[in-house]
Amino acid sequence: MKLYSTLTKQIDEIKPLNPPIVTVYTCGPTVYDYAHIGHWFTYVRMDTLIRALKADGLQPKWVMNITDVGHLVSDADEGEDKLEKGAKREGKSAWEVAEFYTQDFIEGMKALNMLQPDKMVKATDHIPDQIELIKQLDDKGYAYIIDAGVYYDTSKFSRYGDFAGLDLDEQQAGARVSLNPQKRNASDFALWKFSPTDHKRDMEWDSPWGKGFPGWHIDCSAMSMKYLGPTLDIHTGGIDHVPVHHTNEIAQSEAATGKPFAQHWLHANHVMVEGQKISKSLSNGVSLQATSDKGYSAEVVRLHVLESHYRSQSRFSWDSLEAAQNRLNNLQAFADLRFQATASDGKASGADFDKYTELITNALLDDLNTPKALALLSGLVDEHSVISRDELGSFKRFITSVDELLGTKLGKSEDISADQRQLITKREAARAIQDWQVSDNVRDQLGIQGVGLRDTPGGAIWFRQAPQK
RNA sequence: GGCACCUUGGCGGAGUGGUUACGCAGAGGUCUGCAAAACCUUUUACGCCGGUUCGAGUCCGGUAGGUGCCUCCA
Repeated sequence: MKLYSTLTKQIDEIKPLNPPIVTVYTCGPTVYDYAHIGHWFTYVRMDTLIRALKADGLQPKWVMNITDVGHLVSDADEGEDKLEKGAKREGKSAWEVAEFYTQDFIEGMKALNMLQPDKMVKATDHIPDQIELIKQLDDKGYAYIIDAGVYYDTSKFSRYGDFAGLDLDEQQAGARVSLNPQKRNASDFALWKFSPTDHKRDMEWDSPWGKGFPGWHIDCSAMSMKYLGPTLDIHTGGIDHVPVHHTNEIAQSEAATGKPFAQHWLHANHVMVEGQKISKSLSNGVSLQATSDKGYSAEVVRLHVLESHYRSQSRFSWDSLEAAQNRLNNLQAFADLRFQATASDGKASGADFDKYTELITNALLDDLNTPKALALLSGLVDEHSVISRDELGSFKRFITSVDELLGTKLGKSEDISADQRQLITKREAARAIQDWQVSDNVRDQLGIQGVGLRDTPGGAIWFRQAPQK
């Protein structure tokens, strides 16, 4: 399959080191607060990547981290640890905060029908691995110690700015942050931070350099290489990680191993909410709870994510979510045709469903073109409103494939009840004798139950809709 | 100040040189017992100005506006 790589800045063919295994590492959430719509956009896209890799015949080995320590509110010199801050806010320990939001995140993943990573790894479970990696860097002369902790000397890693296309001198001229005067270079970052002297942290560990906690970047390097080897096939994350987090991961990992850290880098672009960047100060980070409260299922959210391309800066709005809801209703009505195939001698759709499975797969294999995949699907729905018994097998197979490829749940819907089916039969009989009163009553009755009808030459076809009044 | 990106019809959103993306919404019509569904139609949609080309939304230059990053961030 082909994917755009941040590393090469072009669309490359994915070539795993050990096919059919393909190793994928995703920078997961920092669990100090509820995930918002922007996070979910990104993770649904990573999930789509895994699905596409599978469709390509590969066997993804997917590791996602949970950052539960060391991620600082401000820059690496000042600022609190996000977990410790969250703990203070909620009157809990940092450990409790991490556990709570980790569970909440996992529930969100399930709601969005995301595949579970083969491993979800926590930074706090891998402190020795991180210390070991820092030791290696120290031995090779990449580290230095100042009052704040152990730091990485980015000037020792000559290609430091290459990945993100950073010109460090130019950037420093416009930097808005006052630098720690002890740091050798503005871009240097913490490998290990020393615990503060004025209060005790919830999370701290002993190390060869002193009591403290790991820097934010070292956990991803240590854990990804531990589980997936020194060179990953695909490393993914949000686009914001390019200039700092991933740049630092590369610097640490490659300095330690002398090998390329990841063959391929995939970054999901950000989402704007009602035209604005998602930020704490605007409080516009819509949660899954918020979408649910407004009556939109996670399935709708997921479909809305797929409507835009992962590399474009997409937009979230309630209007577009409503549009996604309507689109999903139509897709579901199409999938529900599997409960009402027409007689074999009747009309058939004549669609080549296997061909469409292939077309949709190909769209995903072409740099995860989910909008195109949905356009293909909608085109098919638009052209075919009847399924014959002869086609039922290939149709069901198609719906199953779509669900696997896109993470939809079209094939999970249930048939209408026997009572409802009987009502439809009753109405057909009434219509046959032109008893419009009974016919309309039955239609209203079904409408109240959320079942709509459309009359075709071959009889009535039902579809689910919002319950009518 | 530096780097990168974007600008498509009412709202979203694809599309890198040559017939309708697609979705949602609105209007009119056909059909229908009435509806629904379907179908047809709906202002030449591609920020603006130049250029290249037989031909550009799609390449080049300029210009206006917007966004992201350079601070933690999916």
